[in-house]
Amino acid sequence: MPLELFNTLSGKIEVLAPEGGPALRMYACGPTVYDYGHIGNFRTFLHLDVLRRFLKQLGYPVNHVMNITDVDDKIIRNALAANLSIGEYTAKFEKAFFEDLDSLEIERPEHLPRATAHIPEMVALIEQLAEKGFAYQAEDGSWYFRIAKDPDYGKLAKKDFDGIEDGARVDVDEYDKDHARDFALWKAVKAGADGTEEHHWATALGPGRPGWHIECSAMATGLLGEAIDLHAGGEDLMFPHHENEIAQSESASGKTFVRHWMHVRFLLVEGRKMSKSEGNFYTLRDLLLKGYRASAIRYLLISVPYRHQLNFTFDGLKQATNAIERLRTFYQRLLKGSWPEGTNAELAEQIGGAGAKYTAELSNDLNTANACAAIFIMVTAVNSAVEAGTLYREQAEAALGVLALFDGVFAVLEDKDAELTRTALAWAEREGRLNEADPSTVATLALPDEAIAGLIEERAKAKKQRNFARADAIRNDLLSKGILLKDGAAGTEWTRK
RNA sequence: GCACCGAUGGCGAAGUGGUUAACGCGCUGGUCUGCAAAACCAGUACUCAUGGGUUCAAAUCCCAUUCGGUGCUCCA
Repeated sequence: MPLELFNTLSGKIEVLAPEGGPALRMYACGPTVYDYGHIGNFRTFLHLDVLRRFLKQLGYPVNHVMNITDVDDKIIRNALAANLSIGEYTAKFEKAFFEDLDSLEIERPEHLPRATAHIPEMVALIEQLAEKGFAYQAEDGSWYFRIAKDPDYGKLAKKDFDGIEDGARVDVDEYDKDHARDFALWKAVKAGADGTEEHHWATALGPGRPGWHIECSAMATGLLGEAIDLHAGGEDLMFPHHENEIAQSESASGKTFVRHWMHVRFLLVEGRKMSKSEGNFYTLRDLLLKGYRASAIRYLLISVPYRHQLNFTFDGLKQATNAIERLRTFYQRLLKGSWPEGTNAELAEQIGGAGAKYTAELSNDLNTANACAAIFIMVTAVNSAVEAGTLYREQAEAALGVLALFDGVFAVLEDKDAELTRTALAWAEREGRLNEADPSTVATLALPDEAIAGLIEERAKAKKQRNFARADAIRNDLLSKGILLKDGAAGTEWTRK
């Protein structure tokens, strides 16, 4: 079954398939490592993770490039203020970014190029553009892209730049910025107020640093070639960033740069745009310290399809936690139970249908919401069969197979949450930010597993002696510390609430 | 201001012309249990922001209004 994905460029849903090789070549705009990543950033990266995991499930190898922007105005400014080199400054946040990817079970792209490691390619690309008349140097030494020379400019953002077209017929001076919309390819070095020069590279273009857009064009073509299958990013990047990438890359190569463009929509927080001034700005680490689980964050951000705006709320996070609990309980039940031989034809059909629906829904423009629905329908059907005593080994295995398919993309069934939260707490301690942590989360995690096991054993003895008062006291005490007990046929199990 | 996107139950959300409007969470009652938890069963929007219109038929198409978001400037 082919994957059909909305293409921003054509405005239509189209089949996404690799061309000119077995692997799908995709490029995604990565983070600018000047601070910790926020949940809005991760919504985009999570949906790209869904895409790449699903592509692999469909049998397409993926060659995925995600750039690390490790030089820009903010980085230069912040590094200067912290009295660090830009490399020293960005190393910390780059490391944090990778840790966050791991926490959210986001697979590493095949290539993670740093902008600062590809300056020569950027310079070469600008020189190529200059040769063809698309780039020019302004009086201050900066290089700009001449939009007036590119009749296709605006095709992605669906913008009509009439005024710019007119400008093309006007004679322009080579050394002034021709038009207000012309964007920087290379920014000439500037001296600060105190006379010190900011970070720069000495190149054939003159001393300076690359513009943001050229970075992606150079690294995408350098690693994937001049014509790639898919390019993705947040919706805000559509214009001007992606439009400019197209302009640069296609003007230089004369080829179609990208066949398929994917844009992930923004999330709102409590119904409002997330922003520092609104006070609703959250990094992944903020949420982990508040006691929310990494798995719930992943699930919540993924479960709403990428082309819809998602309203992120703390209530929603709690709901996601509970939904995952249901799935995990079900998963463990299938895994640990022993099921008799036999066949339940109706159930077998339901399970097969769920698997097919799951794949069909993701194939339909990555409809993650409906893919989840298919799984939950199966969960209910199988649980019903368990209650009725009509679940057999064959169907249990089939259901586990469908779950494995689901988890290959959603990746929430294995419970690593307590460990991840512990890691976040350790980080907060090192950073002197432990005061931001939720006290009850700290208390729950402070209780070692062995202590819990001991109390459960004591409770089991009490129960055997029909001393229910003592047994219930232990259970309530653990509950108040966030530990939930479940008595089952095979003994007592526990989970952190 | 201009352009584009969206508004579905208590909450999140699927659904873009035609059965009883998915699914998850929550809530209510029941089954099970020493009691719980889990699980199951039943119930939980006669209705899809508001007002018009098109159609045999609209949550789905058109127009207007209100609200939210995005782009036009750094932004996932």
